[in-house]
Amino acid sequence: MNPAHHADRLIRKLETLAALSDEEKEALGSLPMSVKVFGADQDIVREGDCPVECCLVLEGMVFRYLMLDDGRRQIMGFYIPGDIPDLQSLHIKIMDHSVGTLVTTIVGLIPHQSLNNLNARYPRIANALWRDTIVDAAMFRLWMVGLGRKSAHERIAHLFCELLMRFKAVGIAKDALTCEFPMTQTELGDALGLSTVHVNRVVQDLRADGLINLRGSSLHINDWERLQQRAKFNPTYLHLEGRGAAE
Amino acid sequence: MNPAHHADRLIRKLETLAALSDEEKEALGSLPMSVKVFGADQDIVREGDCPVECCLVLEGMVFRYLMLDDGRRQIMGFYIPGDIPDLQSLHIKIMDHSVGTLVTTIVGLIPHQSLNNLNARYPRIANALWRDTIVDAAMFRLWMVGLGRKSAHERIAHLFCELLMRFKAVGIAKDALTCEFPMTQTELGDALGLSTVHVNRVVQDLRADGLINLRGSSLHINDWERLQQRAKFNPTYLHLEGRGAAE
DNA sequence: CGATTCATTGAGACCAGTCAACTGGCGTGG
DNA sequence: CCACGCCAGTTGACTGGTCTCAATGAATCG
Repeated sequence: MNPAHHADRLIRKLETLAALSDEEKEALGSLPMSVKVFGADQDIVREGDCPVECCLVLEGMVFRYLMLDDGRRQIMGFYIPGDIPDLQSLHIKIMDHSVGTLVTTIVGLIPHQSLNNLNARYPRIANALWRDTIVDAAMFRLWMVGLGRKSAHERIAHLFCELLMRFKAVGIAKDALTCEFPMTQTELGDALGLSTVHVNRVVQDLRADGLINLRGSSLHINDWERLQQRAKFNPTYLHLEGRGAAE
Repeated sequence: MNPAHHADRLIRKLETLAALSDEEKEALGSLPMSVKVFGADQDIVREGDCPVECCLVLEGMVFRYLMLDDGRRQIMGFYIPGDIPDLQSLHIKIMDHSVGTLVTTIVGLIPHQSLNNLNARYPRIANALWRDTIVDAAMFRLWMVGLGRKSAHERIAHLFCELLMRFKAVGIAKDALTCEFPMTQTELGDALGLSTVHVNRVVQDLRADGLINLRGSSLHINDWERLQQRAKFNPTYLHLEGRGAAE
């Protein structure tokens, strides 16, 4: 990937959150960024760390998670190119959870200081980033609704819907109904509060009903309407405001 | 309550998030605020609303929640005096969930415009508020861990721990081991993804084990150490940084 | 080709849900 | 002042969705 394109990922993402002037885009483009490649299943930051830079996902996919003492794991969100999963570290020194990779992932590390300078100079960018943390929180809340009150079928279908829409919003879905899905059923289970075995059975149900096609690390949705109904999916919470929304 | 004290609630809360200068406190103190009283079980804002003011809780207790079509409800967080449960509406126009009262509650309504002016003039206040939304998100994530990976006993014990610490942080716990707890077992269940019946049985267990004393709307913790262990409670995520921490 | 990882399948157990009934306190109105 | 209704809490019996344990395929890789 061409270095000039690194910031494009970020600009594209922030444009789903707020309008940006040319000057602001230029400022984003000149952010210092050191590019780093992580293999699959590696931690980018760990619980207890006190990072001095934020990590922008350029290629690949990462997730935030927390381990309990006895080995139980809860995955709290998946992040795709354009996302900054540890943006919060700008304001909270100590990490209360870890960020790990699903697959080989390229990230751009941006010093906190550079981001703080940018925020001081361009309040609208600061607001867009604040907005990002708010949309992030909205995703957590919806995820909570799934974990607390939805069936396994609804939860899994919902995650499929959410990820496709987010890929489309930043323009990196394979097509209108297809996107990357590079995670194992164990990871799916840890994200949705289910056992691997049960995830397997439910995914088979969804396949048998002709709703999805999940082969390797690619997700294709055969019947968006019915999948959305099955998931009780309502995309309001993504706050995309028409930019990149499906349908 | 004396009007002069209204802003004190907010100042006290923001001081758990960042240090404030006298000038900043004064600016907070002169925020316009219209005081309003809501009865129990009333909605302050509803899903779909586009509020033009934020609501600061002065007395009482509120919660954020979402209803599914079939009547299932998920409560996504409880808010106590000093909290601004709909702070996000400053940056996201449409509410993707509702905010309701548990008991009679007094709130101060602050126009978005006043908050935006304040943020523009005092970047440190803006940062403190941003920080608040981040800590809020951290609570959601921990709640997710509970919903996805913890047993009913752990979840309920965890909520008891969290609420006591938050009450203590803003100085309105009754004493070091006692605080308000004005919610029914049905509400507890909707928050923790459990049925009312099961909440009842678990609360009885915790009582029988001598860990807590839950009478009427008052929670007293008999054995903080053991309750914390039972909950696997780790207060890092509240990011109180020593201010108001228990022990 | 052995090793490893992921997906799949079956059998049985259990945590938590559902349904239904009953208690007790509290406020209201006759 | 008592009868009544209502709501939160409690209890029992039964159900069921999901988990655990364990074994087997299938695919990938050095």
